[in-house]
Amino acid sequence: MNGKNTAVEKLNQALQDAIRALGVEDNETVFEMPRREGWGDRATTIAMKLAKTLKTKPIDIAQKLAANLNSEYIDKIETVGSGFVNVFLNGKFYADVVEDALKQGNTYGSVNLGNKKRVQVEFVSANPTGPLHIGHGRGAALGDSVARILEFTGWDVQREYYVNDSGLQIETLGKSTQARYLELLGKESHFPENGYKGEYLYDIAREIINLEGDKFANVPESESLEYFKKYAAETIMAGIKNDLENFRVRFDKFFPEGYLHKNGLVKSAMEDLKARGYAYEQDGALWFKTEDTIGDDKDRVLIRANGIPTYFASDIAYHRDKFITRGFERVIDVWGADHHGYIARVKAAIKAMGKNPDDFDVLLIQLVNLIRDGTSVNMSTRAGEFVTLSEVLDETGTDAARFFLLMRKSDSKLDFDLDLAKKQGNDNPVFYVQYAHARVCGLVREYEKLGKSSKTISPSLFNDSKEARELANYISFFPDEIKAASQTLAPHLLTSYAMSLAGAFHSFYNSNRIIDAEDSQARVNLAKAAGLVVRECLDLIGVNAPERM
RNA sequence: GGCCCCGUAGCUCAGUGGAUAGAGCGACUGCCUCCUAAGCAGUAGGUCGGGCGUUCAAGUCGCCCCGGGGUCGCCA
Repeated sequence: MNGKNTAVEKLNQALQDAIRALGVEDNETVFEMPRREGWGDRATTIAMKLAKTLKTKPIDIAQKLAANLNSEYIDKIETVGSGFVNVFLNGKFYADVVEDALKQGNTYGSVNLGNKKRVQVEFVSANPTGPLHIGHGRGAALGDSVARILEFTGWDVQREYYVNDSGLQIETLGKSTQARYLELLGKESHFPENGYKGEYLYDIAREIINLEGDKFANVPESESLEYFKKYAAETIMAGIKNDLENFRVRFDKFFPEGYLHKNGLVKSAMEDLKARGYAYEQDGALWFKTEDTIGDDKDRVLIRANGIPTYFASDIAYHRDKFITRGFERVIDVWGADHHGYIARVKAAIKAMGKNPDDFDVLLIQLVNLIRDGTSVNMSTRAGEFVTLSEVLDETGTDAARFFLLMRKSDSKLDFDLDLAKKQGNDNPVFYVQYAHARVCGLVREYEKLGKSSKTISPSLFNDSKEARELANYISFFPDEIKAASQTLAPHLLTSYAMSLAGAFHSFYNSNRIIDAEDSQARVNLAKAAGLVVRECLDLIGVNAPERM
């Protein structure tokens, strides 16, 4: 996408050339960031990794590698320990890094990994039986951010929400709403055993009374049930869409489960499985045959004895539609971790339909534990007691909520400290990062008032200021961070990187004069590049980068 | 019982086989005559749950054990 001509790319190229000179094929290895001061600006452990294949002592390989490594950017190379190669770079490298970043602007860091291949990310997909809670928010933040990262790294991304608009739960929703309606009118009501107890159904029932009066109180319940189902589901879905918009999460498509049934897609998916020998009838039901596929340990029912398809059957039809009808080359689903046992089943089904299960990724999200005043807020969806996403957004704002929900890897539990998220101080990581951006904008505003605009970046800055060098080094590793985040589908790498980068900027800011320094051009340009990368990083996790705070 | 996740500083967690294990919060000490102190600098705090193994190298990989959570439906 960007060609091989940035300073970082040239340096990595020099490393790969040096490795090839040892007689080893390599187009992958790149330099790493050393963990400690004194170990240089870049390091590689490749000598130790090659020891076995080359049948040579690591330190000898390291020395040969060092001798082969040629670049205008290298000041000095040290081979230490059992075979580490530490590279010390000159100021020109960092001057070029800053120049590259400024030149590339908001495409800096966008490596092409996807080759415009079509990938679908399906996320949230909450049933329209109640408002989104904070757990859905985590799925929304994750799916949206993964989609943004994939787009940034060259994939053609489609974002989809699967709407479970048919089946038992909508039946229960309709009955629950109907019961609340009758209850509010003082009539006899039958609240279903596993009904939805949330307060929101009273609100919806009240709306229905305002719109339709008591006209459903005098007809048989079975006759009006359809209306309650439809009204409640549509109202709740509208609320969900509204929440998602406030959360800055966009979907390309809302895919209704009902579409699969209406168009006979479940039926044809079942026929296809039968034809391929992956489905059989027994005890009056249709079963999925798991043997010969992967992962799952037993056969599963597709069509119940009563003729109603299971959720699994719909899901097979749905994923068949994704992979075959719509032709996505890769599909990523975001699920709650409680569905983990379901992965093997769906993978098996994907294999059974003739597609490669490796093209299907599931990102599991663990629970969110809301913390207030140092203790966790109890939630129970069944009892209808949960903290909704919109309540959290009202309290913390979208930026803080998104940032907090992406601070941990999705597969582990997350403590969300509401008090911390609301704080406007350096202890709140969101503000810390955003403030770095606002500071850069402030500097640039001041600098432009002085009417200076030279693009010169003097390399000596990076020798004179340790903080400038460190900040530029973080900037230089941004493309690697992006690559890692894209390959592992892990936005939390970017929240963590953003905090480090912001930290490096604040240190630089506090220990260096910038706009009134002698080499102010170089300093302002470095600050600009840092601000640019902060903004890109925040954008990829869906958080705003304010120009003033 | 099978499968999955987790166990790292007082708390919450980073750490895709590499060097002397890091960050944030909390605690303590300094820093605004100066581009935004919503900031910076520093101090203290660790048998990486335990054991055995693989490896030149293990917080990271394998096996066993301990502790916490999840999941094992003709529910979704």
